[in-house]
Amino acid sequence: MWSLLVAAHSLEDRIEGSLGELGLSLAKLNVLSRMVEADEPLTLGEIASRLKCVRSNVTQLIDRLESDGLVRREADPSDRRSTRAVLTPEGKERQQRGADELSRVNGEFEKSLSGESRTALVRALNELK
Amino acid sequence: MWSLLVAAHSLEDRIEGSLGELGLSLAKLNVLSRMVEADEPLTLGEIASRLKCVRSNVTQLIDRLESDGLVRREADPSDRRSTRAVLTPEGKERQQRGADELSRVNGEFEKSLSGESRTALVRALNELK
DNA sequence: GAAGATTGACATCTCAATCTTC
DNA sequence: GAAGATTGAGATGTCAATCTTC
Repeated sequence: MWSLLVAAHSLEDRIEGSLGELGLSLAKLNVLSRMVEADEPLTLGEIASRLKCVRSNVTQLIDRLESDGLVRREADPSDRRSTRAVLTPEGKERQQRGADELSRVNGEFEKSLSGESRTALVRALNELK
Repeated sequence: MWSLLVAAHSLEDRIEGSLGELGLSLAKLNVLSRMVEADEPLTLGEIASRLKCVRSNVTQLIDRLESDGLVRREADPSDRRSTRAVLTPEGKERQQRGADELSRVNGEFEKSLSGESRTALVRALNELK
């Protein structure tokens, strides 16, 4: 149990460190990536449900992404209760660089495991539901 | 990589959920456990180095543990710059219950893995340094 | 009344700046 | 000046309460 928690934390530190150099965090990148995947402006509620987190969290993340100039808020014409988040050109580009960086880190991660350990790890983690 | 992060987060949720019912968190329990292990009042700096975290974090944790009545701050007679944290009787008892709960969760965790997966998991996680 | 978003308050963590004491 | 602790600010999360719109 402890091995698992320690390994995950050190992995997260590596990820946050790499993304930090791009002016991103995993939380911010996740928002941007869900938006790129959707390929259309999402409401904040839709983003929250895709991130499996709470609405107020998304409100704050979008606040910061907007300050960063990566995202813009737009009123939804069809439902005046809703706000849609729109990627700026810089937001698209930053997401791309973040995703590239993430897959680089993922590659390093897998390289640090022997092939056998890799399959054993996946199998074991899946047993944990 | 993602399997590892997801598994660790869901494990943490289970731990925090169990400890939450005792009025504890993993962060608070870790402080209490380091204090029990030391078996003497530690300075906040000593606690920080044992938790491998930053001093200001410990200051805030001790603030909350003190509000909870689990810990008391005492002046260090030999060095007036230092503050030592002292467990209250309730703090000792709460730590015991938290540690018991944690080992119960750990037991469940290991039960949910086959013996082979368990050794494979440990081996794989150790390969990650 | 319910749904979407925000706000305020709190927990956890970090860093930088500050204050006291060595 | 350096070491111990605190404070202030910011990031990431949660929850409860509120406001607007449906």
